[in-house]
Amino acid sequence: MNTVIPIVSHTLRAACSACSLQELCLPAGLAPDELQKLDEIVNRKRPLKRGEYLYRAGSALQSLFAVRTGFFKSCVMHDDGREQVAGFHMAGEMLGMDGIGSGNHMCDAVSLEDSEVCEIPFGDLEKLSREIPTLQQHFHRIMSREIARDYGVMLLLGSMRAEERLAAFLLNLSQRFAARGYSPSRFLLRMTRHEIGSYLGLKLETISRALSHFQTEGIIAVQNKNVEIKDADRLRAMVSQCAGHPPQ
Amino acid sequence: MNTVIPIVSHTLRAACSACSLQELCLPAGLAPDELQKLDEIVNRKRPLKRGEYLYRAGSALQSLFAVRTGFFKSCVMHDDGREQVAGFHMAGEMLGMDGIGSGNHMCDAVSLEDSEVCEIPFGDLEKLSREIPTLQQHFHRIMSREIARDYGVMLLLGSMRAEERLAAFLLNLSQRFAARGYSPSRFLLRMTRHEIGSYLGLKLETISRALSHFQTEGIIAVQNKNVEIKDADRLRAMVSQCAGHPPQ
DNA sequence: TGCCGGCATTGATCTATGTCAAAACCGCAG
DNA sequence: CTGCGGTTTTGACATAGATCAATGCCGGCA
Repeated sequence: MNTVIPIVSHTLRAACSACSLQELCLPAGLAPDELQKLDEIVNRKRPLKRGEYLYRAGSALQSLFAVRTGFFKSCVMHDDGREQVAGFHMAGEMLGMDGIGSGNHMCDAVSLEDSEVCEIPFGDLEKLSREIPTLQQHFHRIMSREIARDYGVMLLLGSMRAEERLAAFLLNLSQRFAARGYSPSRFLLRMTRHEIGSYLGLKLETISRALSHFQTEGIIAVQNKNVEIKDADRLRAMVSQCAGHPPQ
Repeated sequence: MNTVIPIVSHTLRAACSACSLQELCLPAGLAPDELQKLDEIVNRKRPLKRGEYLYRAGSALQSLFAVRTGFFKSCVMHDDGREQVAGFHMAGEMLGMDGIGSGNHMCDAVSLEDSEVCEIPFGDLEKLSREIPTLQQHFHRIMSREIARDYGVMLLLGSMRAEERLAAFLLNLSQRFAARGYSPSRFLLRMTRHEIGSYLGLKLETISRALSHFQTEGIIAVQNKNVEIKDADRLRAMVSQCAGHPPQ
């Protein structure tokens, strides 16, 4: 109840209460005193270099993670080594929720650029969310949104053709960058064509061809990892109004 | 706090405390007194006939539902009318968790045979799970398992070929029937070939052909909706050890 | 009992996307 | 600045699965 401000390492780098991602991340909607309680359980971890694993499939789940800066992919591995990218995660998004059920992470989380994360010990989070209804509700919303996102990916993988998938993907990135205050029309693809392909259930050559095609159509401009969306409406049209283009 | 036992309709049909699905469903792990508190918030709803909607995409989420008897599909709709089956749900499984984030259901839930469900008002569930840590933990596990399942479906849709997908699907059903005390090797496909195809990202003809092929190989016997798995090991082999059969 | 409409099977053919291969490019390390 | 490995692009070709079409089956209803 008293407002001691702990002078420990994790407050040296921006605490939740000082974090610009507050509104997107777990703290959304918390009152100042609640925020402080959350701050007390969250640890800032050392930065990860590009290519480092945040966790690996099979390892015990102790904590969830929120991306503070940088970019991650999570990927599920098949027995035979085939890998499927299940998601890309940017600042303010949470990772690890797939592992709560079994107590073990079910996928690898890999940073695609130098990144920082906040670690949220899951037991503490459950305890705190019993005390703070707003936190509880928000955590439930976050998990639910992950499920909703997954349903969207199923729709994409199950019933859209290559170019529609890519259009949906670009629009999704655009929107997420916009929500973070970045340009919705110019951004960097942090992942390789291979990783995009894996996420979209396509081969890298198909991604490359589709990007080239969008470019010749004047819908986007691509150079390497740089993308500029020149005609978002046409992208949107590709995704939704595909009557006449029968799904494969 | 007092233990009034409400003599209302929902206690007339088996309460959670008397339900055979206790161990699979939300009550798993609760102490008797906790179970009773849960009972007090759960409503048994009138039975649904085959083809009835439990809820529709876009409608406000008030409650989650647990399947008591019967079988459901949930399907996401595309603007242009294409539909994608996102999951099949059998006794003891929960529906509706995709709608918590936005407050609205994001998919339709349709019964595939005459069914009964328990309704769990979501606000009450959140409140009660603040009081009963076991319930809270179990609810988190249930949501997490849904996410994990979704990742599995992505793997399936993104990197498996038609017959592998179907093999994985049959094994999954088999296992879920087994967990409910039914035969893992003989069961009824409650859904049409079209719905299986939608779930697996394939056309109904492909499902039909694959089933026929499995049959001629002696892996299964199918007659209409009746399936008998004759060689589960070969099904398993199809799913995991597919080196040499490059993914499409 | 017989009829009807949805469901399923099967065959012939088409096509989107995968596969293979070669060349160009890019950024990093020396 | 140069060389090298990994990435990307592009082309030619192959194929899994879609599409189209015809027939058969089954279960519900009169």
